[in-house]
Amino acid sequence: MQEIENFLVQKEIRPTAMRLLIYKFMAQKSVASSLNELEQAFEKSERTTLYRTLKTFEKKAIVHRIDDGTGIAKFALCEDTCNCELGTDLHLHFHCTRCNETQCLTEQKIPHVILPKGFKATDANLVVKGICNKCPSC
Amino acid sequence: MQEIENFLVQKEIRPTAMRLLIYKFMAQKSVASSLNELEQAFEKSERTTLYRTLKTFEKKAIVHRIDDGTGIAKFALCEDTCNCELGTDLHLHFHCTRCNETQCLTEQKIPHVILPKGFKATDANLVVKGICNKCPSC
DNA sequence: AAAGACGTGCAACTCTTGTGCATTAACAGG
DNA sequence: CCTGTTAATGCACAAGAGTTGCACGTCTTT
Repeated sequence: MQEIENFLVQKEIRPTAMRLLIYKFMAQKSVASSLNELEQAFEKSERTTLYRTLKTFEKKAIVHRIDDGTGIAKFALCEDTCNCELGTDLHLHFHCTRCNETQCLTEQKIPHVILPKGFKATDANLVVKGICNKCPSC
Repeated sequence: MQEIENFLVQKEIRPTAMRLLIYKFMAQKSVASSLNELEQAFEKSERTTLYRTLKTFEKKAIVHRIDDGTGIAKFALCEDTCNCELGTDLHLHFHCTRCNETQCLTEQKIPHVILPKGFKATDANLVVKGICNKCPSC
């Protein structure tokens, strides 16, 4: 917990109780969290607080927003060295259609695609859907 | 117009006036359309009708829904031979952050990615963001 | 301790998407 | 051409996620 506090301070984020708890919660999960999940996990807190906390985390680049195609935004912690840059940091996201969880596959970077003349890429998002390694695929 | 009617009938879709117009409208556009755009283009018609028409088209596999990360669903006509299958039909979508248009790059198929053991892919979505060929990139 | 900046909780609102139901239009059979 | 069945349309309404304004509380700085 002390570590998290130090980390937040280092990132210029005030280490309030809520923020510590939210960060800890996300760090312990291996899959991305939606606003709704956090709301359930912290029933005593307000949706708005969670919402703004995530926004702050996102701005300070310690979490990234994931659009997995479900229409519900998910959030996951960034890796230490992440700058969310195309070609280096941007990894693919896997959405399991069985357990409905979304996770980062940080090892799998988004492959380089050759765009037609005149197109210039600055960002990319690759979501693969299917069955994850925790769900029986039979 | 007669061609469109034949096409719809062949796909088991009743060729009502609205459907013909909507199909024609989408065929003339090179970029994907949102529900909102269609609403503006057909002010005399109802949102619900457009919504349900798109849903019908989607079910009959003559349009596909595009999630470009803006949170607003876009729709574009499928190619004749399209089955929306991974590895053959699924192409990438390009979202221009300048003109805010989304288009299909049907030539650019989604590259094959090697997933970790235990993962099984059935679908994928790749959205590249940047500046399109119609916007000045300077 | 006071002042200012920042975080939190509450309420209300927007925008997109979706549903129920009555009405209207399209198609098939006589 | 008329009629009955089926499907499409129009209207009202609702659900859900995301967002903002405002008041209040807490923390930091001096």
